[in-house]
Amino acid sequence: MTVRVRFAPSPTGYLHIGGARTALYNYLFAKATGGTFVLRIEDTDLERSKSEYETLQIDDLKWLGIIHDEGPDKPGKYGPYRQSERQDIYMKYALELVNKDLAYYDFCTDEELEAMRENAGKDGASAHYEGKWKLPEFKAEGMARVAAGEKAAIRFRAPLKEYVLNDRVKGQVTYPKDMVGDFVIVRSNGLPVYNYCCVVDDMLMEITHVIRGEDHLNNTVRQLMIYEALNAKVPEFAHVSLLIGHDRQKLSKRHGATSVNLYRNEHYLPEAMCNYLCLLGWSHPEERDIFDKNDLFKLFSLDRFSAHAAMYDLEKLKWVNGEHLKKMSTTDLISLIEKEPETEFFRQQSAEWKNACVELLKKYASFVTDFPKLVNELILNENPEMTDPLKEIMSWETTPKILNFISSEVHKVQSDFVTEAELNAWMESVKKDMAIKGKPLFMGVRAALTGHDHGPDLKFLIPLTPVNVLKKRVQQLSK
RNA sequence: GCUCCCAUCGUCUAGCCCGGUCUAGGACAUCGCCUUUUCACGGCGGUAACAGGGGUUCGAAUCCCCUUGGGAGUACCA
Repeated sequence: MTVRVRFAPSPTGYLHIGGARTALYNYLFAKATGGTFVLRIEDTDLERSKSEYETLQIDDLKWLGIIHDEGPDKPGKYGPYRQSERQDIYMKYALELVNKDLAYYDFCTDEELEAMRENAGKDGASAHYEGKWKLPEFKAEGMARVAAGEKAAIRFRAPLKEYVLNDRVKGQVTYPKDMVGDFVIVRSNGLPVYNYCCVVDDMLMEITHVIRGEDHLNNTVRQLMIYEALNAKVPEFAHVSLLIGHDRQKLSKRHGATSVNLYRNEHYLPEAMCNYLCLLGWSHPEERDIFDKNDLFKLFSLDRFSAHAAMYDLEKLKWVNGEHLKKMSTTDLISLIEKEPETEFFRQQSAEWKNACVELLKKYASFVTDFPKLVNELILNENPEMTDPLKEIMSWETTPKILNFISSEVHKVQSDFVTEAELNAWMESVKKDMAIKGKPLFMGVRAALTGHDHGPDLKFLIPLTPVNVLKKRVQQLSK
């Protein structure tokens, strides 16, 4: 059996972190099994669905490297891939269900339904739909009224029996026999409803494994009923636990950055994003934390999901991003940095300079965007801020002497950059001529040259710093 | 309310299915130490968890039940 999986987003907003994670799991499972990954757009909610969101979501998936084999933009033999374009199909099967008396027309108004709901539970009244159209004696009337052109919803007759699901994540799930009542599968406006479309599509698209969020676990009983009524093979299900925020509530907009495009705009590495997302609720068989998709293609499986919700944690994502950054080749990293805004200076430098700079700074960077920041702060900053630790160093009696000496030396330099040898010579002079050593020596020189009390090794940092910047700094600090 | 699902360090998790090897392992964060003629970088180490209560068993993080807590669903949303 060839695996066919799908990701079925609603185009009602940007691609959400949680959606990206389920998409990723589906994609990885397809890749790991040599299967097919289908993208289906669930746009039956006409009011909320917008076609621009469809494009945006597909873009974000592409950015993450989650590539579908079939979808609205990649037609295959199972199309169309937008539910809004599958009207006729849904109606065909719905009518079949009505004809077999597995579903019936329902003419109840919203008010009537509302009244029923309010009454539910009182005096032993059922919590489920108990409208008269459920009754066999109204069947013929219903058919006739619809034939005459009247509008009606189609309601599915929920069998009164227990259903059991063997979920790949949750294990055996038992749905008691009266868990759900008759439910609408086609609205009176003619549009079919999610739980129904989903089954028709999964059946017709020959989906073998449904990997989706746990929020669908309770829905599944309805879908099981429809599979049965349609005489379709039930796929395997894997209900992945949800992502939660710091308050342990389902991850949503109020938790901050929950849309993929936000991370994309901040130039997070897509590989790192996938790595981190994969780790939330799934574990590597060798307990590794850092991996890429190629590793996953070999060993991703449905057996390593955790059953409980996972908290989305920016700290660890930051670390994962940093690790992927360090794994990249210097060349690749340089080209990414050059795409960042405010990197004119960086771009103008020699290849040797860029290499040395990236090698030095990547120890301090977690994100690509950190590089311009670090260059500005560590290399190009002409006006050191008088922080308390810096004041402290400046107050030592040795520091003004060092500053004075360094200042005059810097001003003698003719070239654009100081060499490591020149820097060493200055250090030697301070040490010998002024008899300053140890902490006062190093901190004094560091303060004089960088205006900072900490940072990368001076012998690497100073040769990367333009001499004219050095001149301005010593001038500032000498005031 | 009803129904379903879940419960290991602050966080992500391994272990659980197939009880003993678990004085519960790893990672992030945090703290400390070492190194560096300095601070960072790096290296090393520490703190920190089986929700509670009952069973079953010679033995339970692992199996069963209850309680508590959390989450989800209960629509002519998806």
